[in-house]
Amino acid sequence: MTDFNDKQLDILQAAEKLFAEEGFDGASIRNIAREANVNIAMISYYFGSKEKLLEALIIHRTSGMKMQLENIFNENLSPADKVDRLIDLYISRINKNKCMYQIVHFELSTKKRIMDMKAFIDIKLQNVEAFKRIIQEGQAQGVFRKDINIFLIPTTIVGILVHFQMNRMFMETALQLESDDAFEAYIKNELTAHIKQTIKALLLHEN
Amino acid sequence: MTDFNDKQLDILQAAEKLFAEEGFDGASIRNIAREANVNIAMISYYFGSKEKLLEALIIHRTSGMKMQLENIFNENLSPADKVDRLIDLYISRINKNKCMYQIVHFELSTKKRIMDMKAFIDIKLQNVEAFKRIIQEGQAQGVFRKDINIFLIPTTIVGILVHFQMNRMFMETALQLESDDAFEAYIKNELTAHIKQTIKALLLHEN
DNA sequence: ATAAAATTTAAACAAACGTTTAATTTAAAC
DNA sequence: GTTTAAATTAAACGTTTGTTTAAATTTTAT
Repeated sequence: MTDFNDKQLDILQAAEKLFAEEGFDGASIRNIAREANVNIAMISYYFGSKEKLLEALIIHRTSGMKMQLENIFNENLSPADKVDRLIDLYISRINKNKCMYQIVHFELSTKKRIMDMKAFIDIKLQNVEAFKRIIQEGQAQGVFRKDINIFLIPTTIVGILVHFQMNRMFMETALQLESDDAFEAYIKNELTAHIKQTIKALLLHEN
Repeated sequence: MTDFNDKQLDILQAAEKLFAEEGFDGASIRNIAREANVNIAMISYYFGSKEKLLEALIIHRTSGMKMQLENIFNENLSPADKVDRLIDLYISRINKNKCMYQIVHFELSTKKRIMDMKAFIDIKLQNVEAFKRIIQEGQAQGVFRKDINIFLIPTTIVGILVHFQMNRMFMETALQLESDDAFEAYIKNELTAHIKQTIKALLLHEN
């Protein structure tokens, strides 16, 4: 959307890193400026304030999601395959932007609503809507159960993935994942398979 | 464990509230002291530092979990019923201590490991172990599938619940839950039912 | 080449931070 | 009742915070 120059992109990248590592309050403008190799005042100059910097970061990172959702829905696939594709999209998006998701999920949880999260909430509503359409499609075809809470399906997918990433230290210890690659690989293989298996079991299971 | 006097309990309660509302960095010693109606210096006097205050809070809130897990395992129930009981225990514990969980899940996610989370990691390992024993019991009896990732079952349960609570604002909007009671009721009814249904479907589903 | 606008800088700002100090009050012990 | 220890206080400590300023530099336009 809004295009940024190189220096602005440097600032956004540094902010993403430090916000995720130390939290919004924990990260200081001075550290962000040093990480981005710019003067302290440049952040106020370009973004206005620390809060507006976070806002710009989130909008920058969430743009484009809506289009990808539309693409999946319009593909010529069975509902079950569309669900698979949707799960893959979720995981790759969240994995790609894990820093930003970490920031947002924390900021959303605090009571002092430091910013207007409308852009992010819109994305989430679109996700729910995409799932609703696909699952109802499958229900109409008789391949999906009908006694399920569709709204909670995205919550389930994102909840498992985000919780796994948020507890990285514990997971690494318990699963003996001793490198970044091993951790990434576990998400890409075992965790993704588990999520797909879980959602499929829920949608297809018959008593 | 360690017993606290009334003033210390006031401080712990105020700290829990403000840490959860504003994050560890966002909450200030001065605000905590005002909330607890004590002098600023009393916090250093009793707990030593802000970090040690958080540490004391977590140990205070997690004590007793291990015993409850043992009780469930030793009850005379079917594996499926034990899983149900375990899910109920999870949800009630996390619901009861939602502030503390919110704090911990954020602190665990930051890279600057500000404190020794050993007490909390131990609890999590015990949870995993409890599930492993119960599910393997069910597998031995032939009532549970064997091609599942047992380690990820607690992750799934806690992930769904924590993610729901962390995104309270979004959930309230999307589900039109317009009061605290309505939100609590949704967790107690719909969300709990969804989690149980999901785990059961995963454990029992046959292709 | 010159004027105007945009960028970049070091320095300063007031405010808030966690913690400590030293003095005072309260409680306990003998 | 006196002494000793614990609890409590207001004030000050030195840092760090986000933001602003005003001057210097670079870029752009004419």
